[in-house]
Amino acid sequence: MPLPPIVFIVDDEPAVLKGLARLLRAAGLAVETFLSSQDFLEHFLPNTPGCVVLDVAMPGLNGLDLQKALAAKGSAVPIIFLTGHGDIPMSVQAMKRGAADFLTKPVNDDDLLKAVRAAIGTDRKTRQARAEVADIQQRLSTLTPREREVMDHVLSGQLNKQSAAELGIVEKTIKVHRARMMEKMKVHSVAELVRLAERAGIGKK
Amino acid sequence: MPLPPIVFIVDDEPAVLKGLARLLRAAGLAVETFLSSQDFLEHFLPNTPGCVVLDVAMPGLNGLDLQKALAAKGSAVPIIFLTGHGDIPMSVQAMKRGAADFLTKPVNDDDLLKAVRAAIGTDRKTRQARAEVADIQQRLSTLTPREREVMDHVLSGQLNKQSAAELGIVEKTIKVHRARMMEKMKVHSVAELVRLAERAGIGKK
DNA sequence: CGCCCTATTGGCCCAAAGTCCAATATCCGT
DNA sequence: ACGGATATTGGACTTTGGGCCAATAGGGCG
Repeated sequence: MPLPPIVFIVDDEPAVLKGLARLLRAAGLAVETFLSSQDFLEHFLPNTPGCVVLDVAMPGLNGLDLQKALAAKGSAVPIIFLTGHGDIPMSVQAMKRGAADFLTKPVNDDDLLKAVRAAIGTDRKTRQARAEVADIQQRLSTLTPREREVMDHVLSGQLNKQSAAELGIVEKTIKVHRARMMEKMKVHSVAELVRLAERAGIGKK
Repeated sequence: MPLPPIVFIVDDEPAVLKGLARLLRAAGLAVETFLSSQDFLEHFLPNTPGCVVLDVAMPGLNGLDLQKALAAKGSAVPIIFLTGHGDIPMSVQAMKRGAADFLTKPVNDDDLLKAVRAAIGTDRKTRQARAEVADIQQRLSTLTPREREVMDHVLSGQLNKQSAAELGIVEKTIKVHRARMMEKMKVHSVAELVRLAERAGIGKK
């Protein structure tokens, strides 16, 4: 039902690129290929599920730079690095920045397939989690400022009476805002509300 | 106030071991040294804050094996690997398993110090988080089976009436258990209780 | 200027939760 | 068998929270 995942492959060597694409397509995966980081950045759709297979050494933006660029754009797409002449510090840096995997050329077909499938699975979960948060924030955005304030008081476990005192209004009004807030957030209990807030990172530093 | 962090160094080459120890001690860190994985495993105190600096290539248990062994024991101590002849797959595997860092010999003194300090910081945070969870579970363990059941119902947002029906007892009894549970958990609102439960991973599969 | 949204308050009533004091029954271990 | 922990229920009462209907007031907009 959701969009089919696509594997984006970036490698400046046409022969390697074609070979990788053929391998993955043979495994039933949708593939898009790019000969340069710039080319990829221009055509990459952040909303497409899937993963990226990236040669580390490329003219222009290299793989690590592209990883940074994607992170800067807020993309959490899993990245599998490939390298022919990489060294350990390079692989460690890539992994620290969240790379899904870091394989050496010539890459074992099976290793690559496993890594790609795992990355696609990771991406699916990440997207699902993000979608949930987006949904919660969508609901949050429908709250009036007052309702939002009241929500914070509820989340901190305060009684309506206390909230009323702090906001300088009567308890009755708190009840009205509170009821509307619960309605808009689509929750039926404080417990549910707290969990939503935690998931959406409300109250985090 | 807490225990001072200790850097545990494991390397089968006495000269390297002494050199590393000297470097770290000169930086004001407490150090303990071991010439083998076995020796380390026998003397390592999981409750001591700090980190581990580990040579990858060692006779007997190598660094990766020791990492697994520690993980199997439930230790989350950060591990910094050192290697003279390691390869990329090795470093990637170590990082995937949660290594704090993976440095190549000859190691740059400054790189190592930075890595060690970062690892100690990570460990401090991990320990604090674990201590909080342990504290919560300590309180949990004081609940009677019935109180624990009632807690689950409260966490799922059920009314006392509903819980009573499901447990086949009258609402009055639910109130008693609920009040005692809140008391023992040291929380004053459902919101607080839900957050405690989330932190302690209650309700997670 | 009317209309809608937001914020506010009021009253009335009911449901839900919490508090205090007291009592009974079971099971377990000394 | 006695004492303690656990589970259960009762009554009486207070505090909180929620639902429904209604009303006022200010701001923004066509």
